[in-house]
Amino acid sequence: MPELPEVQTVVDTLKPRTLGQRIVSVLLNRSDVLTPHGFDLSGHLISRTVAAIDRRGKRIIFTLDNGNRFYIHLGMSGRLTIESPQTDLLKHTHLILEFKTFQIRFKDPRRFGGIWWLGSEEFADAKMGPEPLLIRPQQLAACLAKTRRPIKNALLDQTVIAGLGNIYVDESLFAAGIHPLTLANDISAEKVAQLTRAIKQTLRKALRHGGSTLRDYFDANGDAGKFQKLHAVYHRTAKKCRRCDSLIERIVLGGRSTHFCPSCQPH
DNA sequence: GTCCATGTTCTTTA
DNA sequence: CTAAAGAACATGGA
Repeated sequence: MPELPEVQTVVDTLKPRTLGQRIVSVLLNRSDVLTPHGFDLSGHLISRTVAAIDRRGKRIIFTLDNGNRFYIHLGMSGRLTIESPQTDLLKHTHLILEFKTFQIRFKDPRRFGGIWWLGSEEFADAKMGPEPLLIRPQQLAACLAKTRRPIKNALLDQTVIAGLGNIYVDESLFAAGIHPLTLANDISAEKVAQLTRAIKQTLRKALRHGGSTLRDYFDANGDAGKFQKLHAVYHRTAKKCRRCDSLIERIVLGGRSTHFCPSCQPH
């Protein structure tokens, strides 16, 4: 759901309103969405200004003027929006960051997302794979050579590459002409290079269209993405392939629905 | 009422 | 021991 293009779009739409602004008050409606549990979040946020907002994988990292950091993960159904203080509070609004003239609200019905306080320590991303938009083909090849899982499962693993989810793995594999069941360590160097290009092209195109809105995703201004209209395979089961006349197929891999064109992505 | 959607973590299996 | 597969989580919509 929110994957790299959606998370980046949220960051891009948050920044113009938020950077340099001072946090006036903090309301945490559910303490269990915060890690570490029981941490005095408002005590550390009030009167601080937001110095930077960045993305790493699917995480939205806030840096304060004193160097402290925290990040928000949108999980499956999380939304971060800029709201007027007068706007009615929606159900499942877990956190409100109040600024002088507006609020940032974090709403997440399914609560797979949350807020993680990092403090001043070096960002703990040791377990995260490289950024898809920066990854080099040899880097991806080295990682894939070490695992015998189907490529679909490997690309969903955030320690292999950080930021892809179910939509963009399916779309990238289609763009690269690779069947999702292909074993990761069976893919030639040439094909991995093609896959690297396909991932970058797919993500950049999705970014240009503000990400994909299936149901829950909206950017910080409340606007939906448009890339779902251009999906080649995701959620297009039994529809005609856009490149040939075959019908898109759906299988389940790693407990996730997986869509592909049997002709364009031969096994 | 049942089933399905999915990102991540935890548990079980091989 | 490690790698991989599977279950669990939570809620709303079909």
